[in-house]
Amino acid sequence: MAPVPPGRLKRRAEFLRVAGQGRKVPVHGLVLQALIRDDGEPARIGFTVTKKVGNAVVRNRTRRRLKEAARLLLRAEPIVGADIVIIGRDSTRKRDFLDLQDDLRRALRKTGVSHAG
RNA sequence: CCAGACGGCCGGACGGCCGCUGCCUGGGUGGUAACGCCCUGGUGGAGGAAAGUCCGGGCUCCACGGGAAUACGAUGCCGGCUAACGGCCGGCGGGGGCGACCCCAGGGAAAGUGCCACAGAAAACAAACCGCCGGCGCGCAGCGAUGCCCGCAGGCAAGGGUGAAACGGUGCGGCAAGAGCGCACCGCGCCCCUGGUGACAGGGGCGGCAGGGUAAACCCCAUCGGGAGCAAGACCGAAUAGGGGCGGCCGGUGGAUCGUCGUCACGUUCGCGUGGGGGCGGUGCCACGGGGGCAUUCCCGCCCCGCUGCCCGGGUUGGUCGCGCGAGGCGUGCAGCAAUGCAUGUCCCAGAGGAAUGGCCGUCUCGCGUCCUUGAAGAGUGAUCUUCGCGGGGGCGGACAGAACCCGGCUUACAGGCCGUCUGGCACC
RNA sequence: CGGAGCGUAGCGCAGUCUGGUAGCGCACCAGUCUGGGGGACUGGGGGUCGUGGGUUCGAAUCCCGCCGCUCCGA
Repeated sequence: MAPVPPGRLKRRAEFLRVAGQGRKVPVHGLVLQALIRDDGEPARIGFTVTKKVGNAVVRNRTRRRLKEAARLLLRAEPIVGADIVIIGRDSTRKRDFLDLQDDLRRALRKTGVSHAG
């Protein structure tokens, strides 16, 4: 069975639900919010980069690095039954990419999400 | 060579691995539906400002019979360009710079109103603080000429002083002192001539000077302006709830209402109209009864108020269109000082939607900045110290900034660099 | 996308329309009253008026361009 790619969180209500009911784990390069659904369905992921981080160019670059890190990590180690929100911060842009991936892996482990298979 | 002015342009290059998205081609597949999804191959994929959202348009919807006026807002030397503009080009006038050039909201102050603090006598129909001048009267000094003090009624506005600004400026004459009182030049106003499409410029004549500034104060004049914005707007539209129409079934009482048939009163154009009360019938509008549900029975409590079949429209989540051939880019020629226009050839060149155009790495480039190292230079007898103009090597940095319907401008931000024209200075021939 | 407003002393606000002197409260400093503190009274210091131009004799004020912040509507 091929690994199902994660879906996306898009609506404001979904973000608020994860922020209100999920766990929050800050690490060096990012802040992770996760809500365990425990239903076996594929994970859904959303990204937040606020205006405080910088102008549009900086925000775009921050979000793209987070997207790429999440894509590579979830392709290698897929997770199920969770809604995940990744929040970019000022250090996300300058963090070494391998370290950033490591940050994300550590944060996911702390939230206790379950891997597929 | 140094310093500077103006105009135009670029905004790192190449490659590897893994991805995103539009279109085309071929194959597979999902959903009740509107519509999608997956895979192979090919191909396209941010900017000069995409930014700020300050103007002008296209496009779409709304409003509107035409015109004029008023109000409000914007613009404001002249001519041209443009779809249009508050934009651009070329001129004029004023200001700045040795110069190349740069800057200017630059109509009207003899239509009216307001304001001009402080200072100053006076801040706008003029007036007179100190002052200048002669006359008259009294006094003092002197032999006298005359001078001085005080007072009175006058003449004057040159000088002093205040101010950002004081009712033309400079000079000569003139006068008791003065004054456009007279003259010359400058300024100003009016008229005429010449050149120019025009702003305006040049010349001549007349006037003795009238009219301080402020309109980015109110205002006057001229010109322009309907409003909203792609979340405009159009189409499709599952499920649930709700709305409307038609038909079938059940339905006890009262009220309400509708239809119909008598009756009474009043009015009458004798057709009838208005009002009161009554009989019959219809209606799930209201109340009660009643019915149904909460496993069943009784009591209590709570909830629901027609059931069912077919059809119709509105509309939420959502989906599709609008949405990429255009005031289009590039090249050439012609007209024009130019903005720009015309002709012709050629090209098709981003279309996302929690929002694609990327992530990571390598090589090269850089004449820029910074740091290290080596060399170098200088100081010292020396250990060593100082410096970075020059040579070699290495590390880090390398701007401003991300399309959101499209186009023309404006404004603002920007590392570094390239090209062209021109100005001033120095040196050499 | 459209609209409105704000920026003045460390803080909160006047002054802007109608241009000439920047003021009020709290806070701060000094003195007096008190044995000391608190408190009261008296006196005092402190402001590129967000920023860059322009108009004017003169700008916090009028006009234009930027910067930052807040709010409202779709």
